Amino acid sequence: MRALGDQLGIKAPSLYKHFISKDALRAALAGTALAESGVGLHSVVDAGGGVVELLDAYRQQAHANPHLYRLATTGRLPRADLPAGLEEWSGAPFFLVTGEDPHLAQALWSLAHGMTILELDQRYPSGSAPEESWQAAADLFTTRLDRHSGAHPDA
Amino acid sequence: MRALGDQLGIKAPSLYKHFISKDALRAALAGTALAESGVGLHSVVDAGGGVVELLDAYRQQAHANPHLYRLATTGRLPRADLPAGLEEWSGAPFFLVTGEDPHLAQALWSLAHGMTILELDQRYPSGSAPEESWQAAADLFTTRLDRHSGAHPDA
DNA sequence: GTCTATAGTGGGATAGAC
DNA sequence: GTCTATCCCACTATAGAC
Repeated sequence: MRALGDQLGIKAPSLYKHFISKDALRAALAGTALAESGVGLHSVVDAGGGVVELLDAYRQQAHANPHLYRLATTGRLPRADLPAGLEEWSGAPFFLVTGEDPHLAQALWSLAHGMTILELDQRYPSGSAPEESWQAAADLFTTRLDRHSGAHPDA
Repeated sequence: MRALGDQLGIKAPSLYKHFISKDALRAALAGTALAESGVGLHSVVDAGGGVVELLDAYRQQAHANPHLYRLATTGRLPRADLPAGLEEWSGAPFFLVTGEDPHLAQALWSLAHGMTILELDQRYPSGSAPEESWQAAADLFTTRLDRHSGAHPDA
């Protein structure tokens, strides 16, 4: 709270005139993070983007605001304090890009989060090239989706 | 430290006769967690297990000790305080099960961690069935690996 | 809506006796 | 290797003036 107050140019106790508690402030930040992320990811899908473009946008968003990303994705989500439907809407791009397969969508979202958080936490070996792992991840889904739509890239 | 002391039947200050700091204790726990996880996952691969069996074992280990899993996988890894080679060895099963493809291995590991941590944090919608998402995740890799080895399950 | 002052709590860590 | 006693610091949160 003190660090945040410093950044805003006010003292920590003044924050309690705007939010009743630290948890309430966290919930509000998580809500805006979810909304902003949803806007960005939906725009990618609306523009005709596929798995590759969605993963790239997701990764870039997280790296642009790593602390906010952690805040919005770590620990239990304060669903009671979030606008109705926001959580589902913000995740819908993963559903849309996987041919509306809910389980494939959850797998894709989980893969995106797993790679993102491991990258932010510097868990990948120092010599490894994350870009190629992201590419390998995307290939798994594009290949799967191509096959289901009738095309066989390896034929 | 006080809670841990209670569980061990000793007082918190006594812990400092065994570890010089809380961080050192955390590093030691992370090391044993990595070692135990590695033993379990290597045994799966040694027994001829594939992607499905590896993911299942990974998930079960995490759910058996969720706090220890978080400790070992969240935040930066204290590599300087870990036995040499332990980190690589504990992750080798993912490499072995993906046909020794390093990027595919990182993608598989990331997917396993992403699904695990999201499940532990109860981030999946309440109505969803995680089992089916784990199955969808495994299918992505088994299909990919089958194709590379020449077999075409959909032919 | 900002401030100062402060309450209250919890947690990491040390000193030193036994 | 355990204990008691204690220090010190950081942090959330409240009270009340302006």
